[in-house]
Amino acid sequence: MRKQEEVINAERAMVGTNVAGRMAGEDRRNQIVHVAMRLFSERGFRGTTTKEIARAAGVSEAIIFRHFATKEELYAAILDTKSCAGNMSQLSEMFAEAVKRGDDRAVFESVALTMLQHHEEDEDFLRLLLYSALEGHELFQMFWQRNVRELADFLRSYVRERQKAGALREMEPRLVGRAFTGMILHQSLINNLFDKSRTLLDITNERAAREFTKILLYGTVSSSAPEAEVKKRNETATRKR
Amino acid sequence: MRKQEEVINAERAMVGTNVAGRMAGEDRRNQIVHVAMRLFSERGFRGTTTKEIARAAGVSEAIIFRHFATKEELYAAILDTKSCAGNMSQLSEMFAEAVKRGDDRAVFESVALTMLQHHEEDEDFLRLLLYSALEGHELFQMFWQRNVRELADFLRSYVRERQKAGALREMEPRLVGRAFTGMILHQSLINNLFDKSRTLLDITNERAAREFTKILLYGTVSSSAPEAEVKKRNETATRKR
DNA sequence: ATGTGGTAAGTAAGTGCTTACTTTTAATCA
DNA sequence: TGATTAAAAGTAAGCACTTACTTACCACAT
Repeated sequence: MRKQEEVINAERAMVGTNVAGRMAGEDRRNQIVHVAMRLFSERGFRGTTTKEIARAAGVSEAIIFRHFATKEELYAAILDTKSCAGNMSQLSEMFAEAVKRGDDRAVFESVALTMLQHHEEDEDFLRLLLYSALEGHELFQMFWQRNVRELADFLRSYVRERQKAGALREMEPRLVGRAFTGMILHQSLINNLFDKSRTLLDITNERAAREFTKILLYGTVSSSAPEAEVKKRNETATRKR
Repeated sequence: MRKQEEVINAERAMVGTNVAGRMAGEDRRNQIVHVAMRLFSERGFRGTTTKEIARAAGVSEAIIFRHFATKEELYAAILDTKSCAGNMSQLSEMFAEAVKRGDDRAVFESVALTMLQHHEEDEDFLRLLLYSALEGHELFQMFWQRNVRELADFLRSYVRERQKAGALREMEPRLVGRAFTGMILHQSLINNLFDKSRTLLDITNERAAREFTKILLYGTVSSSAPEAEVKKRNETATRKR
């Protein structure tokens, strides 16, 4: 009975998004949130009208206010949808093996690639983040917390751990993480916002991840650590003398 | 006559911003642009109303439309004011000595510090840049061109030059510059936008510039180059063996 | 008296949000 | 099974207010 209902609703939802028939409440609600997400990311909160959202969702404006008391509430509802998909809390699990091995290159490269791909696949994400920051929405705090802060914390603790093990140079771990995040974010901004048209002519995510990791690792690997990269470098240097 | 006029106008401008007396046309125009710049940076183009600008400038809304045909035109007028102050075209001159010496550390550190300070002093700059990018204003193209692209070009050509001299590792110069710009931009974004409240508890611009430069240089210095840092690193490594 | 800097009071076209009303759906019960 | 019914999904039209932009008129220094 319960299951039947859900199946029917799901079917209706699939039809509804195209044909704009009548939908079960929750499906319609979901659809509205998704439409709103797209529009808010394109034009910001202030720049998007409830009328536009309604038209894009294929319903009258009034039903938006049946599902959400205010425009703000609709905006806030985005977070529940978005934070699940974009959540980085599984980070430490995703890269657990690399972390365990202490394979710095693999760790940083995976992190970079994951972020770059995430920013590329979810076109709305960066725009929503920036708009909410600029418009001073409380939403931003949670966006930042759940998607950036966690990454920063992960990187910081990882760097600190590896420093203790003598593998990384003694530098402020926060700044190391911030530098790396900065490289990645900047690359994403250029590809997905600032210079969108020439994305394909540019550097692939894989290459960017590799090169950024190289810069960071060359820049932070402890000279006393038995890392392959350091060994190689030292050998070269010694030979040159 | 010409000079007298300008002095009088300047006086009027200073009074006018406070007392809202009658101003010479050009002064009023300037004042409006400055007020608009602040408001546009705070709330974006769409989020700022001409009424607000008028009230903040201490005049009626109509006189804004006497000076500027449309709101867009007022927005565009910001560029003339802004691009002069924020222009980075003098970059190569500013750091000419360091460039000539081939003092990579000094070059990158100066660039970083200059950018960080610029972003801190000119609070409107980053916000205007991001808003114009998100809102898809043509303005953004010029903003980007004059303030970021030039820096990127400078860094790229500098890196390429130094690579030819054998001082820097063989890496895509574009990516090296992008990585560095990314670190700096990210730091500025955190300090001036994302986490504004705790700016003072954070890292100073000087320190950030130093550390970022360290990461980049360690990460890009050619192992065959007779750089002080490399020497030091190699000595340490050799000793450890 | 004339051009310039200025205003008060508009305009039509939105803005978020509400009201008063109609249709569809799904459970209930004769 | 099929009619009944209450809730939920939907709409058209309009609310008070705001938007960018205009018009018609004024004060005053030269």
